Amino acid sequence: MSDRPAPRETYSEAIEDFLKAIYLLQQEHERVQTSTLAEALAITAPSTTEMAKKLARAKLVSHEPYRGMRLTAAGERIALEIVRNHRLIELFLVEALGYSWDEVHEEAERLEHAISDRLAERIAEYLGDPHFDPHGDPIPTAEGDVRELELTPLSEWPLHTPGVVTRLLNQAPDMLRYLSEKGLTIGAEVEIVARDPFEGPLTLRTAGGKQVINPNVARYVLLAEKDEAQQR
Amino acid sequence: MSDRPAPRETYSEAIEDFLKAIYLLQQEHERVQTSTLAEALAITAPSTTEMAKKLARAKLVSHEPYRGMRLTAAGERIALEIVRNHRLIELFLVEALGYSWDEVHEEAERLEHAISDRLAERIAEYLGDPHFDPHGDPIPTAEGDVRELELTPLSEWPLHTPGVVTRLLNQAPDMLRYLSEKGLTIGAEVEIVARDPFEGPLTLRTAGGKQVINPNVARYVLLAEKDEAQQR
DNA sequence: CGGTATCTTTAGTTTAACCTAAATCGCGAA
DNA sequence: TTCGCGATTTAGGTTAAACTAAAGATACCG
Ligand SMILES: [Mn+2]
Ligand SMILES: [Mn+2]
Ligand SMILES: [Mn+2]
Ligand SMILES: [Mn+2]
Repeated sequence: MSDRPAPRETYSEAIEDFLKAIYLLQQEHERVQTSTLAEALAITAPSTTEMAKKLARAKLVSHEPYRGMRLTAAGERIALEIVRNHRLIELFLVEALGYSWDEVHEEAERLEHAISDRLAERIAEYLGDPHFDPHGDPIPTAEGDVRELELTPLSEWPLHTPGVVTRLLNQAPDMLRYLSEKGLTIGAEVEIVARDPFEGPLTLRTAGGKQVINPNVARYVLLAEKDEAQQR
Repeated sequence: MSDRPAPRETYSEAIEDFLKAIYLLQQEHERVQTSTLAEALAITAPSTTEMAKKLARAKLVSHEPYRGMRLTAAGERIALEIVRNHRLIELFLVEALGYSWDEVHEEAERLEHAISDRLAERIAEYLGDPHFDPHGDPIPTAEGDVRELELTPLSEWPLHTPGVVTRLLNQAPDMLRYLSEKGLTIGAEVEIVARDPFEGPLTLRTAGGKQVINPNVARYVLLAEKDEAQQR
């Protein structure tokens, strides 16, 4: 009738989100600090320490008290599976169900824990084993391989040089909608026509015409050269 | 005066499964007993009593100690939403992702709690607002309306009278595979050619030829007359 | 080199959802 | 009409995941 299924994995949603958050923060910081992780998970520092100790006991994380933590190989394997699920779901919602790219994140945040390995593979198959999600984030393979591209933030892109928007690091819905309005969507071609001094605004040419944008925002927009962008 | 419905509370997976199980058992029993429900949920009777008391306090269930419980209108509304999600997901997995009907239940058991209202509606739209899931179970509308058809178990169907398989009450994967082998899938035409006495086997004619089947199993197979079955 | 601000951990609590063991209820049979 | 048995509830305990308050460590600055 409605007997609950045996959990596919032995790990709780809390643990999965914890490991995933460490994985994502490790892209930026060599060691992940308690406070950074607490902030990312919207929980308190003591809760974070407690979970870190528990996962260290389980050998999913290596935690050196007072100086942060890193995933072990076992922890990374789990994190990559959740990241894969998340990004596959985001793309599936866009491709199969007409979601727009600014609506998918929250839905994926829950579904990433609820789908079976089998469903993840069916979705991947449906999508033709994609390598990138709707925000340009790379989708790890089922075996846990990811290739992070070497991309350059729009804020540091050279003047008068056409580039292609390839990845967006800030995925808050209002940020994504704002970037859409400026013509900065994945695959869009863009060129910087002027850069003001003192952290001043950038002037861009996009398909939608001339745009002005703050370099703090441009930091989130990663570009590739036109020919590099082809081979995605 | 915009009377937008108050943002509905969100209930735990345990509560949602509890309400759903009561709903399903109410189809059979006027009042749902503690032990029946405990068995359906694979939890102990004390855990069941405790949850019943909690949901009675929340006015989702009316619980008369020692003599079972029923859903209130509020509880039924939630149960129907979960049942709708479950059945939409089952059908979606079959229609969009090539699952077979014996594989979908367990997946839906988790996903039913993880999808948003918006995703449920997108899935319904994708499927063309369907009224029945892959097992012939009716899918409640978003407003909470269900129409249960009046169907007859194969075990009680008259001899030499063609009928159409319309719903399957037992959805264990091995049962569903067994019924498939016997040619008893949704929409299949069937006729009883002999019925042995003393609860003996039924002899059937299906598209796959002559079949013999135990009446205990035939009880789960619900039939409609050929013309009734046309109107879905 | 010491003082202090900030970050981190420890200690102790809470809540949800389960459990086992024991007490209690209700109903049918004697 | 009472007895006893099965069903149900009560009592008390456990675990996971959060919290606040307080203690401890690190690092930076003068
Ligand atoms: Mn998540
Ligand atoms: Mn993404
Ligand atoms: Mn469920
Ligand atoms: Mn079903």
